[in-house]
Amino acid sequence: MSALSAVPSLAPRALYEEVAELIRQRIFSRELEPGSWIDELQISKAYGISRTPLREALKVLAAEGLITMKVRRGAYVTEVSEKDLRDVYHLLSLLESDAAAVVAQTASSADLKKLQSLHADLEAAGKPGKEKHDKFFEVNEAFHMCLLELAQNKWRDQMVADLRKVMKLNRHNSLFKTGRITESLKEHQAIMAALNAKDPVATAARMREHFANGLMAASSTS
Amino acid sequence: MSALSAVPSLAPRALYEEVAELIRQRIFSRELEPGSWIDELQISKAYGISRTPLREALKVLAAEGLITMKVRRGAYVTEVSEKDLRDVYHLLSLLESDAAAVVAQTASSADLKKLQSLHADLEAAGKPGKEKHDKFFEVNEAFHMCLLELAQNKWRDQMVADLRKVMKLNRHNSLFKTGRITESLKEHQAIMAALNAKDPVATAARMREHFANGLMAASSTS
DNA sequence: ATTCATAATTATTGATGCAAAATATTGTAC
DNA sequence: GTACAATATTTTGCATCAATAATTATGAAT
Repeated sequence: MSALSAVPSLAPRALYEEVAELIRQRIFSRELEPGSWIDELQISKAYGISRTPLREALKVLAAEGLITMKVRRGAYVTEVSEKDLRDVYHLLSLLESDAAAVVAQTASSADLKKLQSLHADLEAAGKPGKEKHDKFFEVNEAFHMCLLELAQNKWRDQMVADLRKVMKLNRHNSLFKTGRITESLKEHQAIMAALNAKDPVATAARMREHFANGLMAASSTS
Repeated sequence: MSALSAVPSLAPRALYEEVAELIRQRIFSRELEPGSWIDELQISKAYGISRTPLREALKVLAAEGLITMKVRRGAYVTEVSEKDLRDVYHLLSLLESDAAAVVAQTASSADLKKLQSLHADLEAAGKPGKEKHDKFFEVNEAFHMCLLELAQNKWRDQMVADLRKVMKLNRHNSLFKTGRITESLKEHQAIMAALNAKDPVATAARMREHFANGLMAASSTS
């Protein structure tokens, strides 16, 4: 009776994890809008599951900041204010620039090649003409996450991943701004150059600029 | 039949929150040691509750990093390695020094007075002779959290709170080292001086030193 | 005697049911 | 017509129950 496609994965996740991921996607796709209440009964019926794993999934999403729980009231999709967005960008800038500095100091040539490869993918996805925003967005996140992992601090990885999820809640995504993709690519290029030069200070500075520009583009949207 | 004392609080928490807090305390007091598995049946019976709210509490604790969940295996108290401890200190240093710089720039005189008052309490609790480690620990955390809140970034507050919980998992607490309390007080004094001088760069530098010294003391333990 | 396979036990995961609380609705009084 | 109150409905929260997977124990075979 389960409506969830049985995934014979090698690393089988618990049902609550699957459900959390599904709801996450529905939130990112704005099918579930910020501020709207989560209907436990409706969702559990729609997925053909009971409320128990659903409620556990909601706890996970609440910890990530995607939803907010009110006692005896239920859960609603978190609303991200302008200040929240600035605050989140500030933290991402702080954490990722620090990670970038670490990578500039410690990365092997193989590591740098991996990043260079992702950067090439990003340039391909950002070629003018193709309006592949989704693809660009995806590769962009892969690049940032690869950099993070090379810095080898799993606690930071987790924090950045959570912050990026919150960032995705905001509908004013900076990459939707005209010309932002081209600018973003230039900034990534500068980051790569600083990384290849193994200059931690410059790398961190370029990363901070990247986030400052991203925030500007995001918050200047009507 | 509930063994939990009914707290007629003004902001009634859900049972799973209460349980999460109880388990948190049991983890911090090392009654539940890192690496040991959480026996759902035993704990639910001990608290006189069912396993449903307990399992929701475990999801919350897992999100905080205090416990780790294995599919179809259950949950165990997270084991913090030496590298984990270094990584967590690094992030705390990064986040709190940044927050301190913000406060140095924006704090009102009333804010500074509040911090000064907490600092005074800390000195009182750290007076040689009284072996009130617990009290010192408590006020120390209050000072750091107060500084955080003055920086007004709730996302950072949450992250720091979680990181500090993980830090508490480690049994080598730096404050237990002889002489560390005196040193810690000196460093706090330096932070306060930089804050009062409204010097963000110096404040951040003093805070970073504070964490560097704290890590040294923690990791040099046998 | 050791190893592999099978069965039994134990523990986690998911479903269902019930009680309590909050919101919505309806009715009455002013 | 509006405001307040009482009732009804919806929804959350917790407990109990069932199934499912993993580990351990037991036995047989080499």
